[in-house]
Amino acid sequence: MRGKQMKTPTTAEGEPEFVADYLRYLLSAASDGASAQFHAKVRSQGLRVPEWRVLACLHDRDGAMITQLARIALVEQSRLTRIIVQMEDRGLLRRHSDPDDGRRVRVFLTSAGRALTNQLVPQAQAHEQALLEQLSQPGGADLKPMLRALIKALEQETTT
Amino acid sequence: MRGKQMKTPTTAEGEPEFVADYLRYLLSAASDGASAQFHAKVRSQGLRVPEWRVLACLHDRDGAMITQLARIALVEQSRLTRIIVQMEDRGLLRRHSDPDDGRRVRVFLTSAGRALTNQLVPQAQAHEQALLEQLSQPGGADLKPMLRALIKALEQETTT
DNA sequence: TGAAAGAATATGAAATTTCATACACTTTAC
DNA sequence: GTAAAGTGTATGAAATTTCATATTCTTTCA
Repeated sequence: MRGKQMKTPTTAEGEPEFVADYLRYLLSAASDGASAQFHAKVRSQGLRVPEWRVLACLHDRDGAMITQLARIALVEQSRLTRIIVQMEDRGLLRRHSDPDDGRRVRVFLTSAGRALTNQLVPQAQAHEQALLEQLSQPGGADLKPMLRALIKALEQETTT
Repeated sequence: MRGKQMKTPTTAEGEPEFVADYLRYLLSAASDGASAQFHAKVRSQGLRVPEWRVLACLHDRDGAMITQLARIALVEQSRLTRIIVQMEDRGLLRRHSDPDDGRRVRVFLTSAGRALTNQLVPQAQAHEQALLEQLSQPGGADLKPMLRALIKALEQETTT
């Protein structure tokens, strides 16, 4: 009963450790860790993280409405509204109310916004590439499909 | 040249979509999605998310110092200090300065705090179990090892 | 048609977060 | 032993975020 025993580390009180192997912790830690470097680069270009996310969303869907952007960028709506206003003031994007539905506000990149976006997206892709290469050792190639599966399962759960 | 073509969806302008398959986006979305339900439960018990994280960390390491807690709970130090003060005011934990090193502040659960923690941790574990079962279909069993590998790679990168 | 219900966005006010830096204690290196 | 450098925590002040709700349109449906 004295050999190496690397299973289920325990706390000082002898209870099993919880956090270190908890799925949500792993997800948060991986997400934060994977973002740290790139987010630093984003900030160094004068953007906050949610602003970068908005640009990335608009890269894919210029003219998206506030609510869509909030959902995709994982930002609460009223917060996003204020972020969008700030970005409009800085000349990165413009708001137009949707001619077909006056409640909706559609957001479009300006040319300055598009220029910045076109500069950042390739940086993001390069960074992603670097991350993926670090993961290529084990079965890291499956990480993305697995995350997609989790996200999908969670979406359906909500709907169901 | 007309068949189904599900590869690389493109934006209205014909550029390839970026966000939907971007690793950091998948990580954030998975993390947020996986947390939504449980975080609602946490809030319904009168705690904010970082407060729950602190309790979970203390479950594993009662007496941890502020800096350790900040790192594990993924919260910035000055913010955590204020959160800890609030939790102390609510009687969930106590601060004691470390007798061996007067700079350090060690944080301990009170019995009330421990009671709440002992109530939440099993809920978290049950929730995790439910998540993992949803994932058991594909190779979901590998998700956690893969995240651990990513986190480890990122930590070493910083050190190197 | 027109009232009620529903959606999308905006906003006030309180609370929290951030950033830089102060403060207190410890370690290092002369 | 002591000045300098380093660590760990706290805090002021500005900025941001949150929460509830107002506002403005649109859809439903009696």
